[in-house]
Order: sequence, then structure tokens, then C-alpha cells
Amino acid sequence: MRWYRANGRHDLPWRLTRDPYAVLVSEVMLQQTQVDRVKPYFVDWMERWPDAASLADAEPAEVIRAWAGLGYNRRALNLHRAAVKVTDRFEGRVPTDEDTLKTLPGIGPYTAAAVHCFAGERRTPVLDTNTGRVIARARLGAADMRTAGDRRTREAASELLPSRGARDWNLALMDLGAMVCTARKPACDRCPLRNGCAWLLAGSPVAEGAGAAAVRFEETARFARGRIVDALRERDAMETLEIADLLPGAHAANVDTYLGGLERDGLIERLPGTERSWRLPGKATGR
DNA sequence: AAGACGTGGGC
DNA sequence: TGCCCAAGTCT
Repeated sequence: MRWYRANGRHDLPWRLTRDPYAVLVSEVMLQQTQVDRVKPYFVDWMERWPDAASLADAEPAEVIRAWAGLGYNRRALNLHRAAVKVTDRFEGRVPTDEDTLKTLPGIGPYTAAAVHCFAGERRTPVLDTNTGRVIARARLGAADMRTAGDRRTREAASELLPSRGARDWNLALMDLGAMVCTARKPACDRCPLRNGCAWLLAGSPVAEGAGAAAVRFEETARFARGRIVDALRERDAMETLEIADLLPGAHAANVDTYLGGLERDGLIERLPGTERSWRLPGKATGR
């Protein structure tokens, strides 16, 4: 905690508020996404849609456009859906109860715990890739959370959680994991836990390479889907054929598959009254 | 319960 | 250059 007070990222925009909606927006943006990239998006977002009700009122298409560059576009859609649900069911107030939060689309164990703790200032372990790695290494001597096992890491996180000041505790663990106890090149020489670290004691074991990555990313459906949504961000609508034309290499032959998948996810829809014209989704009719 | 799901930066 | 990684969730 002494290290955190002196070195923590206390000025992050989403740490200066306890507004559950603001914290939720930041947490969703931060899913699998680094702090530096999120910052400007978060500030712009809060200016444009300062509360759940205003976000609920927005066109899904505009929400998806505002998300450009953040990746994992379904997060944008789920955040919008969550705002609609919160507006309809909870009078526009984002809940801070973990179980209630988990009923919202796109909110899993991590995000529910984060909003509960960071906005609600309630005592609960917040386990993510950072805090998980710190605990797995420092307490269990494992390479990471994966190696240590989810179960054991969760148990250790619960045992370590102080009875008071859980918010700062979790934020401290998070900053330590992001700034010092990093995945690739941990700076153990300036780590406040270096003297009692089980991982250091065990000889700093490294996890086995995840492998995979057999095909180039550019060959994956994920890449093609990203191109399609991105193209639609700049236009009102496009024909299937136009979309096929802008896809590189063998992707053109799979347009229908990609479009079908994106439609099922709700990231695109057919232009009303047409069969091969596509656009980003408009407001759902009748709710 | 593996695999899908975007994008950009670091080394 | 190419691979790894980043405040996860859903199916």
C-alpha cells in the first residue's frame, strides 16, 4: 500500500468518480484493452453520453461508430443494451450489486466486481489479468493465473483482501500488475514485494507458450469482420457485392458467412425492405 | 469448456 | 518482422 500511495495511477479519469455508470463505461472499455488507449475514448464518451439514459437514447449505429478503434465491437453493443435495460428496469441507475450487474449484457464476474468495489466502494476481490498475475506469482509461486489455477488464485485473493480499504487494495494490486509485475518483463528489482515473492523464490518460472496462431490474423474471420464493420461506419449502407469487393484475398468468397455472423450478433442489419443491403443497426422498434 | 471475438503497441 | 499481450465475456 505504501508503494501504491507513492506510485499508483491515482489520476486516471475513471478513478476520480464513484458514479457507477462512469465506472461501468470505463470497465467495459478496459476489457482486454490497455489504459492508454481507453483514456481519450472514455473522456469523449462521458461528454457525449453522460448517463445511462442518454446512452439508451442513442442509435446503436452511432454507439458502434464511437467505438471505432477500441476493438471487440460487441462490447459497444452490449454497453448500449445494458444502458437500455438500466433505463427501463432500474430508473436509469446502474446497480452496484454484483449479482444484479451480472444480469446485464457484457458484464461478467470481473466487471461486476469492479463496479461493486470501485463505484460502490464495497469489499470484494477484483480479479483480472493483473491482480491475478500478482497473486499467482507473489503468493503461489506460479507463472500466472493460468498456471496457478483459477480456484487457488481466487481463494488467495479472498484471503488477502483486507477488511477495510478494499478499493485501494484492489487498485494497488492492479497497478502493481500493470506497472511492475508485468507479464513479459517484470521489474522485480523495483517491486515492493521482491523480498517475500514466492515466484522469485521459485526461480521465476515462465508459462508455456500458448501456441495457436497457426494462421495469419489477416486470414481470420475476425479480421474480415473488423473490415466490414469499419467500412459500414463510414457509410449509411452497402451492398453485399461492394462489401465482398473490399475484402482482400479469399475473404470475398465468405462474405455471406461473415455478414450472417455479424447480423446474428446484432452488429449489422439488413436495410429495411432489402435483401442484400447492409447497415449498422438502428434503434430497435417498439420497446 | 475450448474458441470466437478487434485493434494497436512493444520488443 | 512476427509474435505476444492488453482492467474479459459469451457460447
